[in-house]
Amino acid sequence: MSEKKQSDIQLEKIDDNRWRVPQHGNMRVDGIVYTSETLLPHLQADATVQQVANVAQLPGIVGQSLAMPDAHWGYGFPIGGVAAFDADEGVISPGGVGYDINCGVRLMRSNLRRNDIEDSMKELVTALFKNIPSGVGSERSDLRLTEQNERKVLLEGAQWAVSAGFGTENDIEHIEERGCLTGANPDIISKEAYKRGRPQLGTLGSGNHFVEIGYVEEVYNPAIASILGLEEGGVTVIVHTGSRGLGYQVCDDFLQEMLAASRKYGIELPDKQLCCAPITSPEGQRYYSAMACAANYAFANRQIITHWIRETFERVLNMSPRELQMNLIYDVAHNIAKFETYLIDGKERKVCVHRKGATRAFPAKHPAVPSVYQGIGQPVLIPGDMGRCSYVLIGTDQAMSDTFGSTCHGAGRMLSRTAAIKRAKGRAIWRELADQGIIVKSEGRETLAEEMPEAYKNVADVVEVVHNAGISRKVVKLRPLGVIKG
DNA sequence: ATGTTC
Repeated sequence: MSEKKQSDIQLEKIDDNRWRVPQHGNMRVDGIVYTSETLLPHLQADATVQQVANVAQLPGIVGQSLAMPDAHWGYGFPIGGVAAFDADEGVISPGGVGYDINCGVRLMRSNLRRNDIEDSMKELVTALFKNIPSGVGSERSDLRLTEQNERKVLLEGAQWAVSAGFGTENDIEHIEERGCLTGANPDIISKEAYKRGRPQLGTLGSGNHFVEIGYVEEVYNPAIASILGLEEGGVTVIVHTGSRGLGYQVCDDFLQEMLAASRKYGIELPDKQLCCAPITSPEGQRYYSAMACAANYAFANRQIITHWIRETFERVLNMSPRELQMNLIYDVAHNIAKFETYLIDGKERKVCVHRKGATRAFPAKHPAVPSVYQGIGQPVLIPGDMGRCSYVLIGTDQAMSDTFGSTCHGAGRMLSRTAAIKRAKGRAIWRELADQGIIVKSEGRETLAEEMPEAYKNVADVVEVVHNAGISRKVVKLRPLGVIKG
C-alpha cells in the first residue's frame, strides 16, 4: 500500500458522523471512520480507507481500527489514525507514530487584548522570526548543547528545559505527561540521531510547523473557557512543532529493525510500511524506549521555543512577565504511542494506543488530566490552516468509550505539496493573507505555497464531526493575526 | 515531517 491509489472498499454508514469498514479478508476487527457527508469524498480520494483496513490486520488490535475526520493517506498507517494493541499480545509500529515523533501543539494565553498588539504585529512577527530559527535544517547557535545535556533532554524532556532556565515549573503542570515520557533510554539512540538533534533543539523546522499569534474570536463554552484563561478578544499563541531531525532519524533507524523483527516473529504484513514487533519483544521494547527519547526531545523543543516567544513579547511590547501573563494552557502530542488502560467489555485492559495525527482527549476526573483541569477535562488543541482558524476543544467520557480517548488533530491536507505549489504559481500567498489581516513570514521559498489555506480541508468541518460525535467538545475558536513558518 | 531522493 505504498501507492496513493483510491480503494474500492464499501463503507457502511452508521450515523451522520461514523462509517464502518466491515471486517473482511484478513482484518481482525472492523474499521470505523469518523467523517461526514461533506468530508467523506476527501477521505475516499486516496487510499486512507484501505490503510484503515490494513491496520485492522495487525496482531493484537483491540476494538476497531479508527480514522478521524482529518484523516488522509500516510506512511503505512493513515495520518489521523488511532489503533490500540493489547499490551501483552499486540504489536508496536513506527508507522503508527509517524516520522515526526511527538509532533504536537501547545497553546498559551495572555493578558493582551487584540487591539493592544494591532500596531505592533509587524514588529512582533519580525522579532519572533529572528528569535526562533525556522526552516529545513534550522539550528540554534546560542544553545551549545553538550552531548551529556542532550542525553538529559532525551530522559527528562520539558523538565530539562525548565531546569536549564527555559520557562517555569508551572509550565510542566500544563503539558501532556508533564512533558516527560517514562521509559526513555538514551543508550538506544544512534550516533546519527544525536548528531542531528544537538544543534536543532529550540528550532521550528519546516512544513506545517509554525508559531501563530491569534485571538479568541468566538466562545462556545464560557465556563470552560474561563477556567482555561480564555475570553473573547484575548491574545493567544500557538506553537506547532516536533522532534526535528532527531525524531526523523529514530524513525528511520527503527523501520529497518522492525522490518527484520516482523519476519523474525512471523507477522504477516499487508504493507511493508506497517512493519512492527510484538510489544513485549526486545525489538518492540527498544522502539518504545527510543520513541520516548524523541518524544521528550519534542517536549523540550516546544518548551524552549515558548521561552523565546515570551522573551520576544516582553521586549517588543516592553512588558514584564507579570503584566503579560503568557501562561501555558496545555501542550498535546499528536504523533505518539502510549500505554493506557481502558474498560473493554467490562474488563480493565492495558493497551498501547498509537495516535498518528490524532490527539488525546481525556475527560474530567481522569488521573492523567492536570489537577487544575480535573473538573473540565483535558484541553484539546486543533490548529487549522494559516488563513482560517484554530479550535480549543475539551476531552469527554465518550472518547474513552469510543475512540481510546482520542480525537482529530487538525484540518488535514487536501492537496499534495506538489499540487499546492502548482496551484499557487504566479500568486503571492503572503499578500493574499495580508489582505485578510494576517501577517506571515516564512523561511522556505515554497513553504507558503505548500501550506496555503486551500491545500487544507476546512478545519471547521473536521471539528464539527468530532463535536457532534461527542469525542470532544468545542470551547473556543481562535483567529490568526500573525504567523511564522519554516 | 525530513541535512525535502544519504
